Formats: sequence, C-alpha cells, structure tokens
Amino acid sequence: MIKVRFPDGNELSYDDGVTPFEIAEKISPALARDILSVKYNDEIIETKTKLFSDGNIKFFKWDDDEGKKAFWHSTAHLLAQVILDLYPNSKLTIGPAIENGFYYDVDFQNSTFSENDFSKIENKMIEEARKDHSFTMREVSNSNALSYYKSQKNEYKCEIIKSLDNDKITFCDHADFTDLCKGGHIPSTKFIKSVKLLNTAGAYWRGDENNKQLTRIYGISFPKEKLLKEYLQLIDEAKKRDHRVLGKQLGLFAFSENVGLGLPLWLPEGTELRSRLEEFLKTAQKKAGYEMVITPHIGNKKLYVQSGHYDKYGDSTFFPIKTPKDDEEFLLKPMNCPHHCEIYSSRKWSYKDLPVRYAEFGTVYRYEQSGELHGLTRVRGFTQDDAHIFCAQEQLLDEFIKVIDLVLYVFKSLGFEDFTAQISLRDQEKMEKYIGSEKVWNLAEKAILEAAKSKNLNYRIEYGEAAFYGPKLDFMVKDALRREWQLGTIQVDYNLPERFNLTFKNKNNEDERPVMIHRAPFGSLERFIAILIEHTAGIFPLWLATNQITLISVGEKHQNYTQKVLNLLEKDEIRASADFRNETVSKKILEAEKKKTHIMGIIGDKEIDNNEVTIRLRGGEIVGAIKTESLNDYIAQKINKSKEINLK
RNA sequence: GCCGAUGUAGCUCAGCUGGCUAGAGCAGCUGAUUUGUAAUCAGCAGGUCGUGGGUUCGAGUCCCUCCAUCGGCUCCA
Repeated sequence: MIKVRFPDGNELSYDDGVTPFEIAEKISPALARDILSVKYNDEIIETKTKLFSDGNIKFFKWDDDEGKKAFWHSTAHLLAQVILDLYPNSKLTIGPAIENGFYYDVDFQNSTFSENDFSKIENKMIEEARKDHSFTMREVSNSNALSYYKSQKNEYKCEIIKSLDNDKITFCDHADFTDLCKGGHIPSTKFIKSVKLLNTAGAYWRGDENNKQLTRIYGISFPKEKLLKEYLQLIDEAKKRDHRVLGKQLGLFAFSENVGLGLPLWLPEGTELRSRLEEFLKTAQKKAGYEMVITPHIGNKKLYVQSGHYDKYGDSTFFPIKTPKDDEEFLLKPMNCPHHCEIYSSRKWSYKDLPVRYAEFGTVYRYEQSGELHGLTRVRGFTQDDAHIFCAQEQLLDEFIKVIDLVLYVFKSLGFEDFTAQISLRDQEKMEKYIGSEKVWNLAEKAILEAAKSKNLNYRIEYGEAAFYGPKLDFMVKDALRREWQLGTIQVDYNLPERFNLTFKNKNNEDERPVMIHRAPFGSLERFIAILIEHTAGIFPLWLATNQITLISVGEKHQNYTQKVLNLLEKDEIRASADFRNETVSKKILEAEKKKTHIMGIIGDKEIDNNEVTIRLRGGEIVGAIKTESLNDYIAQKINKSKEINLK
C-alpha cells in the first residue's frame, strides 16, 4: 500500500501501482473526467502512470496552467502525427507548449509548406482526435531510441537523444505515431475538440543562427469549440488595440521611409502626450531628490571604449562619425551612462554629498537589425527616462528601495496594477562573461534580493540574464489583455565607477568608490507609450488626455457662446477644444468618440437661455445640464478623480 | 540578418483563372442644408497598382531583383 496526500492535507492509502486516474475516479467520476495532468512529488506525470511510493498528489484541469500545458503539448503530438502523415519526408524536431498554445518545429526538407495547408491539417487533426487515441509513455534504452530515429533518418531527434545523459529515454505513443518525449500528456486525444493553427515562422534548430532554419508552426487548441471562439475574439481585440493602428488613428506618431527605419516621428498629439508623461515623471523625480541634466547626442568613441560598451556592443551602434580634420571619431550616443559618469567627475565629492541622482530624458541610437523593428516597441532611436544614482555602498539598499518606490508610483498612476519583478543574476556556469570582481557582484546581487524582499515584490530569479556589468531588476507588467511586457529596469553597476575612476572622500578622508544605479521606470518613452496605448486601448486617463473636453455647438448662432465657454475652460488650464463646424451634432459626437474624447459639452438654444452646458460622456452616458459657472469645477473634479482611481 | 506572407487613392479595402479608359466607402474640395446626442445630401478631385527588369499581341494579375510592411527566429547595454 502507498500513502497519497492531497493538497488539502488529506491522506489516503491505495494499492501499489494505482494510477492517478484511478485515484480521481474513486473521489468522483466527474473529477476523473476532467483531469488532464497530474503532479506527484513536484514532478509532472501522466494520469496513467503507476504509483509505487508515497507522495503528494495534485490534479490539474483545464483551468490550471499545468492542465493547459499538458493539453497543448499533447496537441503538438497530434500535429506531428498529421504532419508526418501528410508530409512523409519531413523531419520532426521539438514541439513544446507555450504560454498560449504550442508549436512544432519541422524540417520539411524539400517539400513546400504554407499557411494554405492549415485547414487541411486542422481537419485531419480533429478527425484523428475524435478516434480517442490514448497517449502512452514507454521507456526505451538510449541505444534503441537512437536506432529508431536513425532508421527514420531524423538527425535532430538523434542529437537530442545523444545530449540526454541518462540511459532511460521515454517515447510517447498515440495511434500509430511515436515521439520522443519526457512526458506530461492528457489521457487521450478525445479531449481536443477544436484546433487552430495560427501562423508559421522560421526558427533555427536549437535557436542557433548558424544552424539550419526549420519551419515552426504555431497553433492553439481547446476542449470546447466556444473557447476557441473567445480566444479568436481576444486576438481580434488585441489587433484593434495595436499601438501602430491606434497611433495612426489618433495621430500620435508616424514613420517615414525617407527618414529611416525605426525612427519614429512624433506628431503634435503624440508629442503632447509624451511631454505630459515627461512632466509627470519630472515632478515625481524632483520630489525624490533627482536633478535633471542634459548631455549631447554624440560622444567621442573613446568614451565608450573606456566604459567597455564599445567592446561589448560596438556592433549595434551606428558607424562612427568622423570629423573633417583629425582622426577623432564620434558615436551617436547609444547610452547615457558614460556621459553621466563624466558629469560626476566634473567636481570633487564628499560622502556628505551622496547620493547624487542625475536624471535625463536622453535620446539614444542603437542599430537594430531591420527584422527586429516593431512599431514603437523596437526602434533605432528612442528616449530613455534615464537616471544614474551614485551612492556609497552602505546607501545602496536604501537607494534601491527608493527607486522601487518610484517605479511603483509610476505604474500605479498609469493604471498598471498587475506586475512581477524579474531579478537577473549571473549565469553560475559562465562567470567569465561578467566584468567586475566576485566580491562586488555578490554584494550587488544581495542588495537587489534584499530590496525586493523588503518591498514585498512578487519576483522570480533568472540566472544568466544579468547585464555584463551588474545584476538587475526588471518590472514585467501585464496589460489589459494579460500580455506581459518588460517596462522599468533598475541595475546595479560597480563597473563604470571603476572604469571612470569615480571617487568621493569618505569620513576618514580617504578616496572611496561610489556604487552606481541605472534606472528607467518607463524604460523608454516610445516603448512605454506603445504599451500604454495597448493597455488603455487609446483611452488615456483624463489627467493625461490631450483633449479633456470637446464643446459641440448645435448651430451657427451658438458659436459665440461656445467660444466664451472655451475661453473660460482655458483660463483654468483645462485642455478643451470646440467643434464649430457646419455639421450635425451626431457627426460631431461620432468624431469626438473616435478621438476617445472623455467629455463632450453640447451647447444650443436651451443651454444659452439657462447659462448651461449639457455634458455627455464617452460611450454615451448623458450627465445632463451643468451651470456654466460650475463647469470648470466639475471637470477639475473628474481630473482629480482620474488620478485617485489609479492611486487607490 | 534569416524563414514565410503581404504591398492597389491620405485611410480601410474590391479587382475571379492575364483582355476595354483600375473600383468602393471614409477623409479632402465645392455647393446646398443651420442641424439636439455614434455618419444630411449632391457634385468634383484624387492612383506611373511598392521599385526595377522579364514573359506575352496584351500584366494590377505570371516570373525574377530590390525596397518596405506584417508574423516569427536570432538579438535586445
């Protein structure tokens, strides 16, 4: 007999060799019907794996991430089966589940494959799924596994098998199809009720540019037809919210081939939005003790050689600019840090002066490969909301916490409530990649972890993701459609102070090396605005909106009064506009709605007689008439409320 | 940079297997209408069909080159 403990703490005994499915069945047939995957002692197993030792069990259904993972991974097997059936010459490689669905990387060899084949494959997959094939794991020896794939002439699978240390290789069978697999499947294909192949992409074998490029097929599947429909609707919504689409519609930014790829042009509306965000951050930074600085757009190449950036990232800068006379070379500024180090160096410092916090909206230029450019999220010229803090080692933790506070304030003010922190530390196996001594790295990594803990951040640690000069903490934000983005970043740096020989006098009148913190709450204004657009669907909070109220005059004779109201609003710095055009009220409303205007004020005979403005809100809610003299208060109140809601 | 798809008016899109002067809606302009809560009506104008080359009696349509965009990959200080 074995003892099995459930998540609620209950413990029951079963015969040796019992399967999780049988355990579930004894609890309730309904549960047995729904379980897709099982975790036993922290290991994902199959629902039909026989259990021979005591342990903790956890069942997963569709609603659990692990359940979806098993579901999608199993669908990848199904896809592989159908592909091999329809394209017998193709070679399968890997097919994992991903956050939303799954993919399979296939070497189609000489046969052509296009998205036109999707429906054929989808239909065949559903046809196979209905046959209720069970997924069954079987152990084979390393050598047998190898000979199986050698006979299939699949060098990819052979390579995987060779890279596995252990002798026990597992295969997964369903129908007449076998795939190399470490496990984690749903019980049978019958659960898969709807499949949608989404797109194809080139993907390098093992993610290495030097290897052969395979065809990656992305797809998603669901246990109910309805869920697929909902998913497709979500994709549709995401398309509507695409910042490139809304940016065009709202007149925020544009690109021009003549200017160059990845170099955004900010239109008047976008510039207003961006300036307002800058003002918002400037105010917050001033309160937090930052000082603004300005540095040039180019810098002598020597500066970046000294900082170490040129050596490491010289490839991704634009080619140096040469001066006519000497051999001097300048780079378009790819980062602000060395410039700020030079500002620090421009005078002597006492420990009493620290910390020093220099902030700059610094526009930098980096050469990104053309295929990597994407709207405002990946560009070649962008403005970082950069700042560098120089402090003594014993101030590091405190400063780091203050930066976290600032970042959290920014996120909350703009309605990003759902975020996690990613702490990037060194790759323990490739320590030689990093510059700086072991001792300082340890200190820095410790400080970040401590700060994250003390702020109660929800964080995860990624080894090997640190920058070459120091560890970092990045904020990953989820937008309204649950997509995750990297926004703010905070990085500790012991390297640059060393390279620029930065010092301050400590209490004992000795020279001491300051620690440097790089930080950018937005990351870059371009990227941040892109994400803000998608998060809000272009409906920015009222306090940030470029146009807070549009006055709509009913007819020509109402223009004078409308102009008076407009002047009144502008006196209190309310951002207002008026639509005097010779158009119907309906049309003016439609256009105000398209511009995502929050408040509309309608003015006709009735309003003029009573000294009022009728208020209509975005979406159609009619507030009713408000006395003109109290209109400003009404709007000011709404603006304040728009700040409070996000700062709850 | 690599794989795949796409490129027609300022915007969104039609244009089937190659065949008359390339179409529509919105936006624009002109005129009429003076408008009450998500599109008033009419007329006009607007395109070397991304670029260069080729096949053909004939190319928006077929083939090749290049450019750009989109979806990915790789990369992301």
